[in-house]
Amino acid sequence: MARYRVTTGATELPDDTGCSILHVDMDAFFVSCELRTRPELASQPVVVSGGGPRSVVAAASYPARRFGVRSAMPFATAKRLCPHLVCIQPTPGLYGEVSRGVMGIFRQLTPLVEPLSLDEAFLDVGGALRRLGTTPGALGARIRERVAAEHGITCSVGVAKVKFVAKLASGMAKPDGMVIVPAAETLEFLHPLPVSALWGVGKRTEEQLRQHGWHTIADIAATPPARLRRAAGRAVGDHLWALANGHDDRAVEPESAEKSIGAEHTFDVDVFNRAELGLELLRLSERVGATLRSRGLRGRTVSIKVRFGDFRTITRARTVLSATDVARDIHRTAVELLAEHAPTGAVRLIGVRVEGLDTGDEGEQLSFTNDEPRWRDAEVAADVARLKFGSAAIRPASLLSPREE
DNA sequence: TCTGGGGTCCTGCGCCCG
DNA sequence: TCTGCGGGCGCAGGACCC
Repeated sequence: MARYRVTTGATELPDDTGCSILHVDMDAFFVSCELRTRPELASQPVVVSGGGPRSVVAAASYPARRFGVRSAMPFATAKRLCPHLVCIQPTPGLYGEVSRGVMGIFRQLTPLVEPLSLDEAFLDVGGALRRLGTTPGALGARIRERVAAEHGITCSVGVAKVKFVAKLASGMAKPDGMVIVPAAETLEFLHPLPVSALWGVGKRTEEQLRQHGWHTIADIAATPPARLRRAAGRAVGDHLWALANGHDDRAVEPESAEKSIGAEHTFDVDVFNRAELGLELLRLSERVGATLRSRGLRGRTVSIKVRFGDFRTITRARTVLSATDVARDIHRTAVELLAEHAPTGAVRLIGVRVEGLDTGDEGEQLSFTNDEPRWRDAEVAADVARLKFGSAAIRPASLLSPREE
């Protein structure tokens, strides 16, 4: 794989003709953002994590990774692997702000930018090359320079003919590098890789594929699609076969409508008290409602998620007559679902989600019942107050601590 | 490893309707 | 009137992604 890697300042790049897809991925994003103001920690093992008894690692610096620390690992495990690990609490708002700046650089180069998360995006630079008088590889190098110069963080870039290969390439480029996969060498690049490298193959599917004797992408590519369908299901089978043969016709989509908005919370200690769960549902419904309103969205289906002490997880959903963005309505449905479906016992996590979203452009929504007070007006007024005076300015009385009351 | 929080997508099932 | 069938929808659960 080393031959695809482009070293900084290299004058001769691999053949990038027809490689119009770039995948850009920030290196250890949350940690990198934090280290901008704490450069003295640059060579230390650092993680960003809530640090609570049930927290996991949100991001790990490369020095931390040398101790086996990985993101999504329980913080307690990380600390065991690396006792002198430095833990930084997440800074609200910081990562979104850096992300917007970085995405802004991408959009100056091409309008075809598809963010996948705060720290990565696909770019289709096919149309921009002539206008900018450059090549995909040179553009990738320019992006890396600008992100570092303007935002003080490093990123890795994958350049390829299709999305999924570009994404694999950026993963191999990490940290702080670039990998170009010439279009003509796509299969040569893919086939030695393990099946787990395929987009959509996690632990379970990998195990399933291995049981059939399929270990590498070459094995998948050589298997008749009908056999893959029988083994992995129709959609997944077709998807894997296409990827393994280098086919990925998904375009870079700049606009993608959100499908659901949710919030969830894991308790430090399991909760048995139903009233306390109801209160948490109110807190979460407030957050979901505020997010919906801030994005001009409403949803028709309210679902709750309950994870019990033994990690068994259930979800229960209800579709209501008219779409809502009102926390009070969301909360009412969530509480009903909890009462009707969740057995008593230790609860570890509880969550609320609203699905079936639309923009609510069809005019004033119908209230659940016509004689309801104008809760939506009240919540919108509270949004404005929070914007002005901070998030603690207005909360339902039931969410105040006894001292505040 | 004792497992967060934000999401998306797929599958399978039951129900309703024509 | 009964039965079979297929499509659409709602729902639950699971796998996966970052």
